Amino acid sequence: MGATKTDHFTDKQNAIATLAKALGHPARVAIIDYLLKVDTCICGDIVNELPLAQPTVSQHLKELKNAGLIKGEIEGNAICYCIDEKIFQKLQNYFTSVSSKMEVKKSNCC
Amino acid sequence: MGATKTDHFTDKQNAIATLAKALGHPARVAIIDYLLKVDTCICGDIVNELPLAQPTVSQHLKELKNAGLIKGEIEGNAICYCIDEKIFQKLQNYFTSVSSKMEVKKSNCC
DNA sequence: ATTTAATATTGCAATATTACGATAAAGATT
DNA sequence: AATCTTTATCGTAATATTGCAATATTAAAT
Repeated sequence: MGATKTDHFTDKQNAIATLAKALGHPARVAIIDYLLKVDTCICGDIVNELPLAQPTVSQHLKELKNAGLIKGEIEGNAICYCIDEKIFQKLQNYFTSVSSKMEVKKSNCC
Repeated sequence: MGATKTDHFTDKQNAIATLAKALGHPARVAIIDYLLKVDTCICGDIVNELPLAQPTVSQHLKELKNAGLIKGEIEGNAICYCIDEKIFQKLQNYFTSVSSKMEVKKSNCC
């Protein structure tokens, strides 16, 4: 098939998977890195920062935006892309939760 | 094309992307959920917990293992799968780092 | 030694992703 | 208005992922 069976999983599982999937490409991780590095979020030069053609970068930005990891607003001729803090906190919470659950069950595990 | 251009990104970016990608499917998130829930890590019944056929589950387990998110050991007739705490901590650190960097640059952003 | 039980592998079809050239769209500049 | 600059979209080729039936593997149980 090739289509993910999202129906059979919980909303939470699907939500985490969607966010993780969006970060599942080095170019998209690199975009986040860059957005964290630059002072402002006017980011007209992301294309120059990546070893990919402009349409490819645009596509990756779109995916990050669809997943909610970044926000984008048209600013005259350029576009202002910024990280959406809240969504990253969601992921942080998830991994913190996993780690603390691991801490609890440490003794039972191999 | 279709092949990710890993060569042009940093090791760290590729590492995060690989881990995120491994969690980029609800079935694999569900597997992690289940491993966290059960007391021991003898997990011969993962297949019954998921709405997917046995070969599909096996494949997802393999991917989680390849990414390093879980460890698997043959235990007689069954297999003992467990979460690899260290790797999850790596992800936790990443997201904590992103969040704290966001905290710093809050004022400059849109 | 057979059978049973649990997991892995193979092979394949359906679909998704990645990448980019060509082109479009839209505001800025001249 | 014509041009430039920046970003998005379309179309398409190459590759990857998802899912499962069929089969293999391996060890325990009979």
